[in-house]
Amino acid sequence: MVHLSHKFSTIPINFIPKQFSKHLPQQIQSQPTPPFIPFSQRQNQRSLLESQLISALNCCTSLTQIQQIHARVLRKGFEQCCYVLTKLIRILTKMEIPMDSYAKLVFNQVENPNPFLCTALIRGYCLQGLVKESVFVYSEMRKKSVLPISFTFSALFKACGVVNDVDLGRQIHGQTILIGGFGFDLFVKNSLIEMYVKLGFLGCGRKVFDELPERDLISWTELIVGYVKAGDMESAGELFSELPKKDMVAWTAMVTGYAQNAKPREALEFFERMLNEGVETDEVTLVGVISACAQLGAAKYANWIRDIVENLGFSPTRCVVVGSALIDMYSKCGSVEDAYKAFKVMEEKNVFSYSSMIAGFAMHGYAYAALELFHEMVKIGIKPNKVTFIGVLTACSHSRMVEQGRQIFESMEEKFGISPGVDHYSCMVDLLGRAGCLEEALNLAETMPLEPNGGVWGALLGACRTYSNPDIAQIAANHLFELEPNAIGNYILLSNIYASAGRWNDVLMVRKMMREKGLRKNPGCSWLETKKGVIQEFFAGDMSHPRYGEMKQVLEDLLNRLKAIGYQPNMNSIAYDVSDEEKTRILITHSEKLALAFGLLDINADFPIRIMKNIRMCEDCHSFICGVSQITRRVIIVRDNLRFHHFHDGKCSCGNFW
DNA sequence: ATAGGGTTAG
Repeated sequence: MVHLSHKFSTIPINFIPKQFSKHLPQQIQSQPTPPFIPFSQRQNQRSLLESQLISALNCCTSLTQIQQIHARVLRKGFEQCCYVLTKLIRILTKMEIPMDSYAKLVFNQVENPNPFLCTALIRGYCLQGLVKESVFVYSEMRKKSVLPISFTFSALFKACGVVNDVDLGRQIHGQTILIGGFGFDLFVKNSLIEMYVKLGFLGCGRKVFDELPERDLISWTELIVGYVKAGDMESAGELFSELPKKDMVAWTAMVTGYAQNAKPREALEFFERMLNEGVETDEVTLVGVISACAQLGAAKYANWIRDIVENLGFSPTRCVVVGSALIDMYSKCGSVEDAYKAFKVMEEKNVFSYSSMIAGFAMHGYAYAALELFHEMVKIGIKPNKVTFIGVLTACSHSRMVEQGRQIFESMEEKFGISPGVDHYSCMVDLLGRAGCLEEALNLAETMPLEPNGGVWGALLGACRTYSNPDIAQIAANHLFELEPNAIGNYILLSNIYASAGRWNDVLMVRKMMREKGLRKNPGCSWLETKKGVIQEFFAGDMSHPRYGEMKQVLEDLLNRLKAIGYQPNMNSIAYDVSDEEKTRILITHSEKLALAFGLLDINADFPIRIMKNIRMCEDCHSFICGVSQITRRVIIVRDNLRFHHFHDGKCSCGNFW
């Protein structure tokens, strides 16, 4: 083995491969290698040292180590060596060590910086949000006549994207045209498109794209994503279909795009097309698909994606993003147990995983679990963000935990340095309102330091419905009619509040407002998945279902049995001034009751009946289903527009508070 | 070297 290393060391340094030797001047070729060349030996030593320094830098894990090596760099006379210095900057960048002054120091010592060193600095500063420094380096570089490379511009455009400075971007864009050769550099152009798209100047991005003599997949994908982010899926789809050769990233951009733009069915459709065309998928694709399934909220899709994840051999425990997406999906598909299982097995958990899980618990009414998890994440050092607090506060709000909620709200700024946003205030108004402190909730809405939005007044209006307070409702509704004049739900809520207070004239007035605006009531709709796996829809008051006769029989039967144990239809849930008899008839054809009847007929007794609903459940349906879960001993899970109700044994997981 | 990813209130 010693022999082998000996063999390597005898390869002459000045060895010139044969195919190149003919290009060399004759003299050099014919000159015999002198037995000793002090200079080249020194060179040799120097390059040895250089590579030692480089590999030492590669092994660095802390700033101290880097500083030690830097000292060595200076000691050995490498303070002008761009190669080593570039490496140093890149390591600092990679390790996210703030280089506000450190890198500048390095830069100032170098007399003849090369483009790579300058570019590494620009990029490093940019990634640390020090865009001014990036631009400074660029101007220094122009002053010293260092010619930029493509990557210089790319880094600069990225920097402009970071600080939202389109003017600067435009300026530099101009320079790419002036400074030789970059006007047509595809890499530079792609970075430019990315910048414009990121800053919302989609038209400029498009112009750059259209003027390109040739484009690559990356230019196309960037623009597609631009349209996706702008919510224009039609243009995105058009571009995508024109794309001559599509790869996984482009496909994924479309799948994710549909998911992000609330078109989950299209997302799944694209995903299936993608599979059919034999395009590879990876975890990024899956995240988009999982998110689409979450939006559909059907257990069927949760199971479907579970199989896909398993068949593709992805381990959701490994990838924190996939795991977090799964937590959200399982929660939204009604199985907080599965969500927690997914959470439990994740190897790495971050603020997303915790926030999703907390929101999942909150959604299902497990406030204590949500709070416990919150404290756990704080304890193990994961810093909550503003989304986390939304979850925690909703959890408190849905469980009447006013004091805990208040404390957490106050701790946001004090302990975690997150100043509450409008949405947090709306959680607080909700928390107070649900607990019946309407005056205090109103006061908070009126005195909060931020401009209250629809969420704030909407929460208050909702609380007024729960506690039948038409006066405060009127205040909240007036704000809402201004902020969201076309949101039908607000008019309906207000009219219901007036109705339950018997203020029928006011009801008529609200109706008139709705008519004048041309707003029509959103019909109540529920759906469930049948035994055969078909989604069946039920509309309130709809008697045209083929099995309506049987369903009606079931409901009447249930009604009688429930009345026998003390249930009374809740007439307050009907906002029409009609006879009690008529109210009872309307109540019994609410869509969730129809779905429930169908579910009892169709679904085997061992399985829960899962119903989804487009609007909030009324009081009457809630107590009716509570009763049904008791007398039939069935588990019934209803998802309304914002949360889940698990009915079991006469009780609901929301504790009659939602 | 450049393109695609998860959590949010009434």
